[in-house]
Amino acid sequence: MSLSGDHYNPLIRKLEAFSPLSDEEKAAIRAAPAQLRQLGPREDLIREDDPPTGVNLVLDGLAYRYKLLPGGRRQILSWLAPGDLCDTRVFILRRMDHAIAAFVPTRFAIFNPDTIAGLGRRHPRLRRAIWWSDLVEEAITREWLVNLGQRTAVERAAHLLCEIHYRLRIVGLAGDGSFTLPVTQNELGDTLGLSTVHVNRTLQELRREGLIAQHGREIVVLDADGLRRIGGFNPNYLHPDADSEDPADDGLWAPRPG
Amino acid sequence: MSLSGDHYNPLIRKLEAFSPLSDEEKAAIRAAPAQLRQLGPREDLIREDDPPTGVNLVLDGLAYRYKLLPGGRRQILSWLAPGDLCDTRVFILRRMDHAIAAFVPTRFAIFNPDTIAGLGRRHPRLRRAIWWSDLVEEAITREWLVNLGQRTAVERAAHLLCEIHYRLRIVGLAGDGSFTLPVTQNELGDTLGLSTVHVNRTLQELRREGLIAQHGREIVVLDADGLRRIGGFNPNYLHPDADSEDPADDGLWAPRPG
DNA sequence: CGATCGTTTGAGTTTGATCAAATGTGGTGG
DNA sequence: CCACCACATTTGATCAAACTCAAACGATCG
Repeated sequence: MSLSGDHYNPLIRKLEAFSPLSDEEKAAIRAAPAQLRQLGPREDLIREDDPPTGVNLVLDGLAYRYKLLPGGRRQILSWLAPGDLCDTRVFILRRMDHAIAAFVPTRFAIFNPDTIAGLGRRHPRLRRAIWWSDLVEEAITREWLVNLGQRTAVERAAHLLCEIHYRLRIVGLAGDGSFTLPVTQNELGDTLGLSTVHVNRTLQELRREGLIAQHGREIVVLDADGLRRIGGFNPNYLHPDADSEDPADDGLWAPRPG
Repeated sequence: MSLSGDHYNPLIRKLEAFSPLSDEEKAAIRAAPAQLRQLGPREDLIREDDPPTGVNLVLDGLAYRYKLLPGGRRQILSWLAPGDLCDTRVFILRRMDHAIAAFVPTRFAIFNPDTIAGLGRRHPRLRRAIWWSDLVEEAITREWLVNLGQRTAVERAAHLLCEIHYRLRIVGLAGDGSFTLPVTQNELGDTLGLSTVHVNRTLQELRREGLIAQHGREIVVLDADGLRRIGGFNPNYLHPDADSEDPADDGLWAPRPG
């Protein structure tokens, strides 16, 4: 398949948060051949020690990277939302050092690394946009390190909610006031480095403070500013800035005839 | 300056841990023009919100990435050892989302992004090796997330010691039995998400168990296996595997005439 | 020989983990 | 429609890891 038939393409949506794309660039993304893979809840896309396959793009649903430890411990390393393009260069490695799985039924487009390479080669602005999305993913991981290392349980939870709300809004999957959080409290715990029980009490506290409300898996943000303040959330690390450079000028890692 | 005069080049040493380099490739690295920058202890190379400058290579000493939080908290995000090439693509971003500083007097080579790009363009194997070093840095950050999220204080400390010992050995800065750890317990605490006092007691425990000894800033590894076992250290995430692919075959993101 | 910085110790507190059980919820099959 | 099951959430009680505060001790350096 290719993505050409898709009316809604979350990758385009995501990359346009960095810099606007021409019709030609968007068409190139839509025309890129990909394999579709559908995962059920809790199903693994790829496991630790497996050889990397392709470049993965989340189309819908919600996925995560994780690592298991002896003793049944698990750390969730990142959340992968629609539009997130992962592992653009990981094919270099012999095997994965972590696994990827889905929280809920999730569809992936799996590209041949050459396909992504070709996109970048032919479209400098796409290359930059893809690098930007790589860099943002790295920045998110660093921010999570801050979360786990320095923040209290309530701060951590507030920060995560702000981040995921922000990220879902970029790809049009959340409004200002609410979003769907399709994860269990156990999974939240493995994300935040907290026990399930403590996650439960932490969410209760956020509700008690009037910051959020929950209706099933729906999170209603009652006090966005308050939530940001508690979590110490500063979206700079998500690098929302529009692209500044003329891509013709960068020349970096870029092709040069001969 | 260029690095041509340097007898010891830690970048070559590091990249050769991934795949052997030809004399020509090594010569290209040595010939790459760079600006030398020397930092004193605790001096910043670059601060959060500064625009990125160049691609930084640690020549000697020891540096770290960090982020400050209101209330005087600080999380150290990574340690940068000699041979670590950082921020090969960060020039894409308007500004840094974290800072970089030195633990001890440290020398950096600062490259123009174009210089690194040129190396990669002309030498496919170098390009792969540099990507590998990027990917390893990302993997280390993920492993630190596991450390902070899941491991106890003693496990964290043991794991960090294993990792840094391993990394220093790669670039020839540690023997099997000992290495220099030029950081204060306060800095260790900000790395491990622990208070200084608790770091002190944690190190005492590692000594009491006969796993390490300390002589000033020198760490003597008395029981490497025990330390690995306690820390749950599995070096796979450092991807020590030699390169498997023929670089001529990758073609990925690679230049193509016309 | 102070002064400064880092390490170590002690005492008391707090945050979050653990264990166990009750309650809620959504889906399935009879 | 109900009974039942699996799974998730919630509550309570207890425990332990790690933090805080305060002070002493030890190096190193002008």
